[in-house]
Amino acid sequence: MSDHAAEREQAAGKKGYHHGNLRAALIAATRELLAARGPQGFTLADAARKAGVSAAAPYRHFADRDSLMLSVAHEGFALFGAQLSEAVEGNCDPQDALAAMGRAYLAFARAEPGYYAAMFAFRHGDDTRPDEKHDAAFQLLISTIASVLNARHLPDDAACPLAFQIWSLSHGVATLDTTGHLDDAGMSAEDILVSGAMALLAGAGRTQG
Amino acid sequence: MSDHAAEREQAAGKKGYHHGNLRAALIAATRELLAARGPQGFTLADAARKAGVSAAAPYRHFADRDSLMLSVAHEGFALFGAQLSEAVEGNCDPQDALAAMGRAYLAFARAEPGYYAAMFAFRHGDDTRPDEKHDAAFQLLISTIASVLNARHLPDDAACPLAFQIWSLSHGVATLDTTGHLDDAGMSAEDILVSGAMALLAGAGRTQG
DNA sequence: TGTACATCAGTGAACGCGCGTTCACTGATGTAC
DNA sequence: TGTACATCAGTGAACGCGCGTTCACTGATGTAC
Repeated sequence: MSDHAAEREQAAGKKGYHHGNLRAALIAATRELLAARGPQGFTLADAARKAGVSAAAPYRHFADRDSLMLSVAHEGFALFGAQLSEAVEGNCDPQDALAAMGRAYLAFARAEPGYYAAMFAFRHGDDTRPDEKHDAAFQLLISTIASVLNARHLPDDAACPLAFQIWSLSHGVATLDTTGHLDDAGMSAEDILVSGAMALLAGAGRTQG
Repeated sequence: MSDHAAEREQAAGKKGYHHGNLRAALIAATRELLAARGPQGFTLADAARKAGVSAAAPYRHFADRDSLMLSVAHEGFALFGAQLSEAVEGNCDPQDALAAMGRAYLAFARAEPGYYAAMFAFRHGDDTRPDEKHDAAFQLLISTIASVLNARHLPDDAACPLAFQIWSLSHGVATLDTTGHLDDAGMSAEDILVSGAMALLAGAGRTQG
């Protein structure tokens, strides 16, 4: 089936013998399952069922279960990086850019819990991990922090350690938020993250642990 | 079998028809499985196998799979709270106490990944969750932060929001650390956590997100 | 101290189930003539 | 424009497996007499 035909069928809501866009449908289904049940709770058979297809069909597009999950992680990192970049680009002031990045981080984790789960389902350094995309997002964080430090006429040596601190805070806020643990905080997860990131920036170099 | 007999058998390494301490053995096995495979990857049958017992034996001690996992979470929170308390108690200076608490948090997550996974395997507010123990640990964090603020002659209104920030940072550091994501940070996870917590304290009230 | 008995923590076989994966197949599609 | 054919994305049946849970049972243990 040509792309054209697939598009036409999709637009018309038709469903033939050929699915037309099964790869994408399986990834979408997997995202839902990962969001609902976590990395170990996801099932190839379930994903196929959600996509309205037999249990054997996924093997036309993915080598096995893990391969599907890895593809979800890859796609997740790509979208994640794009959204962080977009958030940063809209701001001239580097501090605003960093705040926007924090909000984008949290928004992604909330809107795409399936992608987010897949992205962290692999140990760092695994052969199978989508490291480049992950590193790109992290480099963007470092450079944004460096911009803030430069704007304040501070040396940007601290950018890397700060990046790990702000990332840790972001990841902690995102995971606690999606499991309901911040419900009684009295302030929004966004505020916890953004004001925390600003405090980390302000406190950098001044205190010693 | 009396406790006495159980102890004797355990000490002698004997294994009779009766296990003697199966409940504890199952919880230990579950901790290992949770650490290795995550909340959804754990299997009752596997836990029984690890404990050297038939697949039906666990039902003498736990109603079902979930009940066993919940017991692990309960025990985890108890040990966690005890270790945090112990860390705090050894310090007169409230700032030292907070730093020690941070290190104890990380040490627990590292030494007891199974307990830690079980503790966060339930959504906050679930009927089944071990909330009291969790709340006790969190109250200890709040009061320790309040002590630091008082010692600095600052109002302790900020203690609660700060507690959520420091907890988020701690949870983020702990989970990123155990998945290898902080391996290239150039500083230890302890330093990321403790210096970050100090920066959050220092920056509190001064910055607005 | 010895014996009969109640208790109950374990066994092992069985159940129904859903999983991941394979296989030969089928039928919709695109294309060469 | 029409037809024959190659392609390949899907089917559905089958496999071996391990799971959670139940059940009637058994045998080690503690205790009452």
